Amino acid sequence: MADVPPNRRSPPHPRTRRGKDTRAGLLRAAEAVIGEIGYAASSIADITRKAGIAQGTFYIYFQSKDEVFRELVVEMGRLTRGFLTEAVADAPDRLTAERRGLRAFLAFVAERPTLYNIVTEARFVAPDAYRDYYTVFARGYAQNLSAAAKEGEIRSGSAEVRAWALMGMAITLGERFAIWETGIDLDMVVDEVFDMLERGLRP
Amino acid sequence: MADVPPNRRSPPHPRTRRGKDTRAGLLRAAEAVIGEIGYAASSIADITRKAGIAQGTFYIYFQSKDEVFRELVVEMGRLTRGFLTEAVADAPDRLTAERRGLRAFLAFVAERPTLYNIVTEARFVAPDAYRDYYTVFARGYAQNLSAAAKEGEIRSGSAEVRAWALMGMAITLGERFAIWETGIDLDMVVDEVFDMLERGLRP
DNA sequence: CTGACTTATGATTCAGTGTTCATATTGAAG
DNA sequence: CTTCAATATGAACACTGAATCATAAGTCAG
Repeated sequence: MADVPPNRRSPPHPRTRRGKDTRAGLLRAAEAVIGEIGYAASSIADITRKAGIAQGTFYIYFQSKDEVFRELVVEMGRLTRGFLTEAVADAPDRLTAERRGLRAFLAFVAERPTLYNIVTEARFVAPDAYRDYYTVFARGYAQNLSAAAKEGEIRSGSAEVRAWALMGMAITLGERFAIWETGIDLDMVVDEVFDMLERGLRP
Repeated sequence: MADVPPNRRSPPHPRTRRGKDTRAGLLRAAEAVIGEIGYAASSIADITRKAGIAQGTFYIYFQSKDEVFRELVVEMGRLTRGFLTEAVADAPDRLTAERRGLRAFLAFVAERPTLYNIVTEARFVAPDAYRDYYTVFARGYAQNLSAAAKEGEIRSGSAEVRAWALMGMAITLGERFAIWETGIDLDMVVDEVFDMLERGLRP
């Protein structure tokens, strides 16, 4: 009988208070370390050292280095979406919502510069998680845009193309004006972008 | 006497035809392998196997894995810029140039999907080369935009913010509509984007 | 208190891989 | 031809770091 080597399962969730704390600490340490120096350069030893525990303990909570990373990517997605949803919640119309959303995203990035390192590296380490991250975003985005078009708040057009175009702008602007160079007047950046988006480039 | 361990130099360029061919083959193999599976996952053995030579030969032409990669990033930058400059050369005005530029970029990406893997991973492997890649791009872009504004071809505004915003759009649109999903009508994508860029989102 | 389960330890294993090196082959100048 | 620098080889080396495991310590319900 060939023994079917069963695909390993993720370790069960911690049952005690102590365990929950350790697991959470491990996640925070992983975010800090991987966000700082990148996935490839981060060793399990780095992460457990940061968390203040022994190396072996890591494997009580996560099956592999890959697994923490995936969880981190998913967490980043939830965090970002939550933050943006909140920031945009009571905007009177879509254009205002877009403006506030971009402004909030730049602020989010500025105060959490680890985000890009994690999400970007997911492209190689966990391609499916990477795609999910952006696809989930884009879906919500596109829904909002097409609802707004139906309401006549913006001109009609492909909500999907627009959503990805706008996301792309936000990502690159964040990297350039909130991470590479800090202390930039982000309101100015948002104003410039929306001048273009609202009125077009035409003279 | 402490012997100052002199920083290694890059191997000299090949002197014979044979050497030039081998080096070029190595670069092409590196592009193929790293572009396909990423820098971290690529071994020197993978690259030399692809190139059809022995492992040791690699080090006759490159000092390290890191070094080929850097050269690849620089090469990608030159290639992309050359392609775009060509595509945009005889556009009658800036808006047309922008449109043709985006269209050409999407086409370029579609037929050279290794580009993104290489450039994106440079963010971690060779951060300076990564920044250069985009900064050189953005500089040229911004110059064109501010010249056009001076000519009255577009409304005035921060050329730098616009340049990065437009670059960001192109990058993300390329990933979504030229890499993730192939066979998309790229002209349609460009039309949608330029409807927004020329006339704005307002109703 | 106690015993069973959960959590923690860190030395050890083990495979992968970047780089080196002694040796061999090639090819073109003289 | 000869000769020598350039080029090629692939086995061996050195090192890293993910994952394991036998053992110990802590925690908590009953």
